[in-house]
Amino acid sequence: MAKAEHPSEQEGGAIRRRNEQAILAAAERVFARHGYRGASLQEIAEQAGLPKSNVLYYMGSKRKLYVRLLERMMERWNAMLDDISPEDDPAEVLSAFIRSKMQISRRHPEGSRLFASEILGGAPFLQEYLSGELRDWVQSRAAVFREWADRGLMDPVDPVWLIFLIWSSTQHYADFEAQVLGITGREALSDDDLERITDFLTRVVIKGCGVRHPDPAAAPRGQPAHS
Amino acid sequence: MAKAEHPSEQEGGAIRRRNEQAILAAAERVFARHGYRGASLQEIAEQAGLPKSNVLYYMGSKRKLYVRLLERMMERWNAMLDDISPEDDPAEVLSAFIRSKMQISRRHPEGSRLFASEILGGAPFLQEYLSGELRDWVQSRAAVFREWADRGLMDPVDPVWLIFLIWSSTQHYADFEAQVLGITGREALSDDDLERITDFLTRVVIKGCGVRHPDPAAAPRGQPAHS
DNA sequence: GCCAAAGCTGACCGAATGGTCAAGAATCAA
DNA sequence: TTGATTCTTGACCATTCGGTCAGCTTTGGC
Repeated sequence: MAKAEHPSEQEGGAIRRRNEQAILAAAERVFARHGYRGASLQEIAEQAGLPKSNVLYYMGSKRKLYVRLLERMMERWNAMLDDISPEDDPAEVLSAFIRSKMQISRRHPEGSRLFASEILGGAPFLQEYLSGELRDWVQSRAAVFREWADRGLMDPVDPVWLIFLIWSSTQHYADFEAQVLGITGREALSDDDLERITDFLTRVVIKGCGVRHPDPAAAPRGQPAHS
Repeated sequence: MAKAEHPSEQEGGAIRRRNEQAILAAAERVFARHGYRGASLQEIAEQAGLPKSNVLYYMGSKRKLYVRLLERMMERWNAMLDDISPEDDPAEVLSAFIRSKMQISRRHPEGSRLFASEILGGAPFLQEYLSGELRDWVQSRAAVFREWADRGLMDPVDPVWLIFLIWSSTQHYADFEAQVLGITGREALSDDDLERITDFLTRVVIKGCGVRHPDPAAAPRGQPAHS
């Protein structure tokens, strides 16, 4: 269905590229805030500094604009999905996993909220992706986690619930930003805060799943304390 | 602002009570799925089996209906906020906390999504609540957690981040239900699944925060394994 | 300088939006 | 039975929605 149309390439003149960028940025904000139905092209156009007709000229329709935003977010996400193998150090992989998910939430909070809104609404546009690509990705990581557990490198926790735990706890700081700020009384979270939260989540997950270092040949029962 | 209008009492005739219930249930579904702006009174009326005029007759306006739903959800939430004291067993408190949050998500998934949608949109109707009531609640629990840490009953983790971790990971199964089902390939999560997930989260949090039992006078370094 | 292509946009369309209202139907205490 | 209160609802309102289109200006290769 997506045919051969420039999915994210930089064809077209400089004018087109600039205007499309402005529209996409504005649309991401508006869709994230009000959902697909609640967002209006009028508001998107105003935030992009263009007449509504111009938005439709570049994007074709509200639906196409929305789908394009979702696809852009999925691409960002996929850029994070570097491969892992059972030979890797579980602690390092989990730590890197948490850190990179946290950075995506940090760098693209509107995109993160857009995605959340889509899922909240029952994922009408993403169902295929969820039960296809993403499912495969989860299953392959789950297999690695399971092998780690079999080798005694971590507790035999259900890998899928573990992945959901990491996803939810990291995405929380983008999706529920309003709640986090209201409760902490802050106006924004600093890079330092994010760093501390990342450390906290990493520590709890690794310790909570009983992750052990692979290097020592036999690790009978000693507790690693920390790091 | 809420004045003395029946916040949730059962005054009015049986007709009124029945119709209001139907409207509230339908509205919770529609608002949860499409957000405040995206929801239409027409759709709510259809799902409630009433003409649109009737919805407005009972609820006054879209805004009032929405606020009433939010308040109802906050009441359910508040019913969970039983007091805790530093004398309690940390493991028991955290376990009960996770379990009851999980049950609310389970029992009121639409309400949970409605709340999530409100926060996603910047919490325009709940900002006061977040930075008032809820903030106080969090701060008071955080103080208890901190005392536990001081007494060596758990690691010195930041209590606020810990609360957010529990909130996000439990609410995930209601808010991101579409994602969870798509990835697991299931049509619904069973009570058994929920029980297992609850156990998993409880174990990871308690172990991950190094929670120890208070009873033994001196608990130098023994690890509690489980339970 | 020419001219096709690309960019731009106000006017306009039917449909749907939240909300009002008046007039009738059902209910209920007396 | 009466009379007041509650309930019900279709017609209607101004506004906004996503989308179309014709006609204009600007751009850029030749």
